Amino acid sequence: MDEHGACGPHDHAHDGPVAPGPARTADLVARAERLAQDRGLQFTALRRRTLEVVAEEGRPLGAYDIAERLSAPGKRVAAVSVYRALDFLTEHGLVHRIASRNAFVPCEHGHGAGESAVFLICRRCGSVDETISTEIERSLDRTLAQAGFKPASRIVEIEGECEACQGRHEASLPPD
Amino acid sequence: MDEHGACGPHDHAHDGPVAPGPARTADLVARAERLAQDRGLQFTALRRRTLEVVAEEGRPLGAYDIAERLSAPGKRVAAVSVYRALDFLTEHGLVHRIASRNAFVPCEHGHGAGESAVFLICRRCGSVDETISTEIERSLDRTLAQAGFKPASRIVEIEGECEACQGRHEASLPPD
DNA sequence: CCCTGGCTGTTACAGTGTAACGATCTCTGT
DNA sequence: ACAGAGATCGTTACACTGTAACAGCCAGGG
Repeated sequence: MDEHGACGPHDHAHDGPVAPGPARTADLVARAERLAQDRGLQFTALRRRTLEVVAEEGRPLGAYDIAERLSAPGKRVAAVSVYRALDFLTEHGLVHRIASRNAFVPCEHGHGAGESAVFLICRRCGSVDETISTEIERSLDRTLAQAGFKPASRIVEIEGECEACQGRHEASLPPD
Repeated sequence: MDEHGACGPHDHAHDGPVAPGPARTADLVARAERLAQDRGLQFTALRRRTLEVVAEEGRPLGAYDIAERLSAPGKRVAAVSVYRALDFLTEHGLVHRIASRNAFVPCEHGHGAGESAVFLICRRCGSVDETISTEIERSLDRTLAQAGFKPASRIVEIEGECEACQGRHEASLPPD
């Protein structure tokens, strides 16, 4: 593996449920271009456009949704092409796959694909917040070591209600 | 399937990568019957047979695989029926769904459906080990509380190599 | 007896993902 | 510039996953 020096000074914190969108998009694309440069990869137009679509959305997008957004009248993009682009992007830590939703979100942090992220998925508004917790990582590592299990990839997805939706919820409904 | 004799006594809470099979099956069915008695639920023949098939396998099974195993020449069981049975079984904590595989495994512990389990999925042999770690749960809870996120269900799935397969592997390949 | 509610069977369909093949493009070495 | 190797992309076809809708069946209660 190689360097991911681009990662900001996060400790485990997070900047909010979902990033601003357009700003984050440019950021991600820039990261992708640097990464392609460094590793001699091809950051093609399709891959860039796929990344842009995912980054703009701020909500998990299915491969077919992405294909639809990439298609124009007369220029159809097939889902299979999107899958290949997504394979590339996930492999290099630019997007994440949300297994419980069969959908994809932009990577909010600079960590690599093998790193452990925690996804908080809101049932109400559908937003996904990606956080990193060294504490969780360490307890996970400890459990894995105890079981003699050698991890390759980790999936931690929590479904529930985000903070904002709880507020909206309480105002209009009686407490449980 | 063969026995995992290589898996000696562990100090933490799991009995081995996968349970013996037939023994665990009877155990699970008994638990289901007690549970149905207590809560006034119908543990029907289809549900019982579905649970048995999943429990026997010791490996995650897709809904269509289960349907195939339940079918006999002249008596086909449709996948949709299996899905309904699986809904019942997961809802009452008798089986778990492995999101990253779209497949189902028997619940190895007596915990409820809302509890947090960690699944160790071996890429090589396909076995799934279910473990519980209060340490992981607590660090997860802490992170969730910090984010103001109210969890409803948790998915923790680690893909990699189980202990037994690492042993088999090292013998034939050079170390990293 | 009828009615209600839950379970199952059946069909149909929407959504997710991959295999295979050929065309196109890029990057090399000559 | 040219040819060859390898990656990318378009296209078709197909397998797998999951749900909606409706009809038949079976048990329990008025």
